[in-house]
Amino acid sequence: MVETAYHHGDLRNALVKRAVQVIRDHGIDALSLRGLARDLGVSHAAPGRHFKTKVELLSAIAREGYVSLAEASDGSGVPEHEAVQRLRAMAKAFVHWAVANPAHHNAMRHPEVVRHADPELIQMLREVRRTRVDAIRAAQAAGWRPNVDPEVLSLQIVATLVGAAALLTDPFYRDIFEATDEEAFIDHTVDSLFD
Amino acid sequence: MVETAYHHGDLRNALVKRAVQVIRDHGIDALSLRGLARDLGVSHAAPGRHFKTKVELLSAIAREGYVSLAEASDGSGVPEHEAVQRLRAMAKAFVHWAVANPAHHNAMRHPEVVRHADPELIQMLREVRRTRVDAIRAAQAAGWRPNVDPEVLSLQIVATLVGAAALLTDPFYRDIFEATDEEAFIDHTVDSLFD
DNA sequence: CGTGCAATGTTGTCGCCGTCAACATAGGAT
DNA sequence: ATCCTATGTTGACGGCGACAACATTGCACG
Repeated sequence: MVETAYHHGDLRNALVKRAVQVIRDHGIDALSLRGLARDLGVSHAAPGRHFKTKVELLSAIAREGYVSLAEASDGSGVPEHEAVQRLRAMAKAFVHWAVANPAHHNAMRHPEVVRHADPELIQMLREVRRTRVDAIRAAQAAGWRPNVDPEVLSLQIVATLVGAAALLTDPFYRDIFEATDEEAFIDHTVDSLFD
Repeated sequence: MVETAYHHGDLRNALVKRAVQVIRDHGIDALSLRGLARDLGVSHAAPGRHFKTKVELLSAIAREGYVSLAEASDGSGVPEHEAVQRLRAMAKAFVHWAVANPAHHNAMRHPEVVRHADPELIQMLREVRRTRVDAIRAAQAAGWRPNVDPEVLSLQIVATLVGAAALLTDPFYRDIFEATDEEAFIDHTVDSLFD
């Protein structure tokens, strides 16, 4: 596959890469297929050869996101027998990952992506949830809040992490952090779940 | 002001009302000024007489939201001297309000609304934050976690509430609640901040 | 070594959208 | 009664997503 005047050569990857930049810098609503085409010097309909619709492009980014998140949450170097420490590390890793990959995180949660999710995407979502629930059950088995309904517990953890990520990335909350250390906030918020 | 064939009579309010329905039922991205005009039986440019841009309409909804939220958070019937109970009640009231008013909540956090926020909107946002921080400080004065940095504490509370609201309203998380009682989740999550 | 097909580009078109300009109407203030 | 302003209407422009028709390229296969 060689780049020529007529054929771009690697348009699909270039589209995804550029789209991630645009979402990160200007938000997901500012993304347009025609804009990407202009940025990459191809015709306005060229992206349609690789992504029939805009939501397909976003879904591709979401898939990247699930892979990336799974890598970032693979236990974080904490041995299996330290179940509580392991869960704590995974929780912090999630927040750090969301802060570092806002475009992927947004694509994964985009309403249209969710609505048109194909079986592969649904499978990746289930996998993430399963990993999380397994880690929670292990921590409970190791003595952490053993008497609380694990379903409610799982929801509480997710809520806390999602909220922390929102505060750190959403422009609406972003300026709260004027004078506060982000790392201290993450540590305190996650640790408060485990003490 | 009487309704005639030519003049609608109350178009501005009708636009806001219908927009809230559309956002609630189909999401903020599905909102279009031309669609609203069709729904209300006026010409495609009529909404422009009342809202120069789409973001102005969303800002009007956001203003409504701040008023509504302030009413819902006015202490929730708990006496002032019970500062911790008062803060707990306000926290639960926020989550309930967000669940009951998703369109307003979304409009308030919309990136473009935030970006073009006029002084009045910024003032309303500051007011909400001030009320919250006051309640937190009062609770700390009454003995609740007095040794934690109030800034970090405030962030943790907001994160938890924002995350809980996201789980309860965002379609991405919505199906987690298949078999779980929403009220039990809210109670447990908020209460865990105070025990 | 050709050749034909599938992949991947291009141009053109359609309809929806936000926004603006120009014009029409109604109703209240004077 | 008259005019002014608020609030409608129609028409236009450009950007967008999506599709159809056509062009080019390179690879598979005879």
